[in-house]
Amino acid sequence: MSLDATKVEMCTLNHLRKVTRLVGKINDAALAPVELKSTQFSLLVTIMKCGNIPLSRLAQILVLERTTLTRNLKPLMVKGYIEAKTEKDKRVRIISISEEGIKIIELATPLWEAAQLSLVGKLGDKRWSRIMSDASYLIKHI
Amino acid sequence: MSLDATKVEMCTLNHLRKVTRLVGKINDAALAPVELKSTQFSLLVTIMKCGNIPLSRLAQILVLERTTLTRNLKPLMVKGYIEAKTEKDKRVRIISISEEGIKIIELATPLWEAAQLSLVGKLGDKRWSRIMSDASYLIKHI
DNA sequence: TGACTATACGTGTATCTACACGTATAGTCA
DNA sequence: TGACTATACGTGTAGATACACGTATAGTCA
Repeated sequence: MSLDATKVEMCTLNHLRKVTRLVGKINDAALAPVELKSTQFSLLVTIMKCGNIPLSRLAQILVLERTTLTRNLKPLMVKGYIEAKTEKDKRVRIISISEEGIKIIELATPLWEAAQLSLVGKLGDKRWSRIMSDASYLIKHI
Repeated sequence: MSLDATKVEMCTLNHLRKVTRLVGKINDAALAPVELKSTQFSLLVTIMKCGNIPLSRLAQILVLERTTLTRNLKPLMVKGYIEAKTEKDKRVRIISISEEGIKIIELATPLWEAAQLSLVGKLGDKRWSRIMSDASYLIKHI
């Protein structure tokens, strides 16, 4: 078998990683004024949207390893943006947004929105929509 | 301004991250038999393709922070899959693949290829091509 | 030649990511 | 009720990622 580097260049994951790094960097820079990483911002918004949600369920929604989520929650917990409690089932950790969390989302949203709009503008509405729907398809069907 | 969680759900980066995590997990599993992460595999292939290449130039090609690349090279260096040297300009670190590196790529390529083909199969040729070209466009034009 | 600038790197620190493994609580059934 | 199983978590370990900062080498010019 030949070592066909050209073939590997078509690696889907490679492309995805490059794009994710690039866009991640842009969004991180946009959110720097409120001292949030892009991952933290989207995590906060998801938690707000979900209300009170068990940790495992949240990980499932985020297509994220549960153990990873536990770690990602930590800096948000330290800053007081989210809260955790348990109810009847002592195994389940219920996550929710705090007052501080809502405040920081209010501050961060316009910053995120500017970055998002700029990105969509550069890509063009059509291509951007296509990327989003293809990504959604992949998440659902793989 | 209203806290529109739905709007943030359309976050490009969120979608990209989810997809990348998902595909990354699949490729990592595929490459587990040769004890390589998907990132390491693609890094090795890129280094092989590039021949002798300065670290900074390699980072540029990979759309990767130089300091990140330094760290990503470490496990490959430890396993003896790559080599580093300096020439006239003592600042520049030239990276190249080793014999062992080529061997492991030979072992890993079919594993990667199976995962890649499976992914393309599930997505369909048309959608997959679109994803790849859109990703390439984004990398070039953003 | 000596000082200033530019270039190429590595390290400290922090976060993101996942797998292997272990613990605690809940449910089930003989 | 007691043992076995299933569920929900956290931690250890390792790698991926980036920014801030510091060091060493190369180039430039008065």
